Amino acid sequence: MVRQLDKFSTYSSQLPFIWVAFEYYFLKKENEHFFFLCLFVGMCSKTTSTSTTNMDWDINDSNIPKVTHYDHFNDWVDGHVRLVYRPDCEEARRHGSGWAMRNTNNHNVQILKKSCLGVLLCSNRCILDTGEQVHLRPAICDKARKKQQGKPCPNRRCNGRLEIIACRGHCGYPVTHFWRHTEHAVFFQSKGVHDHPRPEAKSTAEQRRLRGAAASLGAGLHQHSTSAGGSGHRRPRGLALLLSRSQQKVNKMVAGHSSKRDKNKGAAMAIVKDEFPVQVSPAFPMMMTPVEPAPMAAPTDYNHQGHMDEGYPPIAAYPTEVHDASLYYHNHHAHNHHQQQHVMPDPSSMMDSSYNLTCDYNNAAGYCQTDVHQANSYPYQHYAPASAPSIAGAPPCDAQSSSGYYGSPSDHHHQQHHYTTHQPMTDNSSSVSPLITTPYDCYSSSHDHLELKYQAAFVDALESQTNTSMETAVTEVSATSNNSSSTTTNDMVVNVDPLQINANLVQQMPTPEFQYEYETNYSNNEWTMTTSGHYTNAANHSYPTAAAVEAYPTDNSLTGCTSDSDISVLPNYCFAACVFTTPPASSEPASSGGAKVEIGTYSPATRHFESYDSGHYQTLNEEPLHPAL
DNA sequence: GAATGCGGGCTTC
DNA sequence: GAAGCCCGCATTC
Ligand SMILES: [Zn+2]
Ligand SMILES: [Zn+2]
Repeated sequence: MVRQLDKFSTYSSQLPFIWVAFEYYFLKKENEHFFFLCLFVGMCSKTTSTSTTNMDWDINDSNIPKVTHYDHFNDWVDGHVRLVYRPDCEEARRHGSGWAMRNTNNHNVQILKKSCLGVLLCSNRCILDTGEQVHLRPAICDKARKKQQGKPCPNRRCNGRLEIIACRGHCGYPVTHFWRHTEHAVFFQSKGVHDHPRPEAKSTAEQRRLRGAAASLGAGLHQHSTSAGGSGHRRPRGLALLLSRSQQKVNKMVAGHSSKRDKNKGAAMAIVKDEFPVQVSPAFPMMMTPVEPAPMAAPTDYNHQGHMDEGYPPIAAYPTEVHDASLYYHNHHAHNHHQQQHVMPDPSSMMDSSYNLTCDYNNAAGYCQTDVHQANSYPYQHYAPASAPSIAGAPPCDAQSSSGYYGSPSDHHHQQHHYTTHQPMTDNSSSVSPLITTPYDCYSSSHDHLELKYQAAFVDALESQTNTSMETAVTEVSATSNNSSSTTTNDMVVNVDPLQINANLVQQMPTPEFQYEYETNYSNNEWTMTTSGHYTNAANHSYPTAAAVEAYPTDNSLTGCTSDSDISVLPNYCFAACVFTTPPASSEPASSGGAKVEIGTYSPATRHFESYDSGHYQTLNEEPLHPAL
């Protein structure tokens, strides 16, 4: 069966353009535009694309194709990805990865297999005022890793303990990486989608370790790691030693194919590790110029995340039509998300959504057959949780559509704590760094995405209502809302509320005239909501009270999470509800006649937050960490 | 001490 | 048999 992706091969050479465009945002605004991160992960180009069709390889293939095009090295591969690196790519030769990957014996000397160790997080999930989170790198060494667990959080103001968050991104097992060396290339294949935050960079961990050693040994330890990535240099092995070792391998290998274990072993040189300075750096330079997307869908490819470093003309040579690959999303109503992708148009033209661009991808890459969303009853069409193939593959999600791709694994069990403990904290460790997140899926794990679901609900609602009807309804409300507390008014508000959320919440939202609008800013890919209406009675600008919040359903009927999820509705549910309201602090009409509520950013000036702790609610003056981050 | 790779052996499916 | 995992060993820094 020919993969449907192949039919898009003619586009693949154009995809790097998209990739670069959104990489920029990822680097610049990873904290506030988590949608871009999703996009970053999702965008990919077929490594060996162009016109070649013999690149449909698998790491286990007996005959792996000879390639002429190579990928740039990617430290943070995530998803079901296949990459081909140059044989002289040092990072590839070192089998490097930003993820903490440990060697795993797969009884195949030709293919080096590694599995992810997850990440070390603070048990309190403490957050710095900078929005940073502790995310240590698990030691590769088992012994060292065990020692890490239970250690005090490096945050001086936190009494938490470090705990390992195991990776279960591949059918419940850790994500695996495979490396295979050939004469002309280094083949890499990743299986699974990390379901945890990124650990700190390898170089950072190494530096910290060295500092710790220096501290324990006194001031005399010389740190020689001053390379760009901060990593220490590792002495390259001598060629003679390499050859000697390799020859030993060859000698050990099969020679006679006598044993069962050796039957798959060839006489070729086994994987030989060559050691060079670690270099952990962004995949792309910061000066990359962002590119405005254009409203036309482009295909995508699940196979690769990198972009070609050969065979493509300069960025400026690409037509703009391809830039709108931004609007992919999963339609989990329909199919196994491993096998189907859809394109979602710009929100402003969603009425004619034709989500029929499917990207079939068989399971050659190792997708989990059992990892299927169980949310067929989920009402929000435009909410599409990120999942394994979606991340690996491409459903670029951006702020325009905000179609459900989450910025990170957010543990709402800890969200309360995030809020209640939100306070300036002093970093006493380099391990505290911006939390690099990965898309997340509440369906495959136990997390909810209330906010995105509300956004999706909003968009869905817009599809089901014409602007005219909405305006009409609002007008009617305005005309009859002399007494904003009247039952009629509230009912009208509920009726025109595209979210159709719990009436207890809706009735207490800012004003009866509250109106939803949204706009897409193509210059920065921000998706924003605009509200308009009258703001004459401050008393009406209240947010849901604790009582109202508590009246909220305690099941997952509105989260979209399956009933068997162990996640319950967030106690401070108001957070999600607030997404679509104008907070009191900024409810004054904007110059354009409406108060702007930004969805993609989380400014305290435009948001209202409440914390919940031990049964008490309190309004926060500070911007809490977004639950997605 | 830790990172990294190799590989024997065990278990599960 | 494939895959996951544990463990010990060796090498290197
Ligand atoms: Zn902590
Ligand atoms: Zn992982």
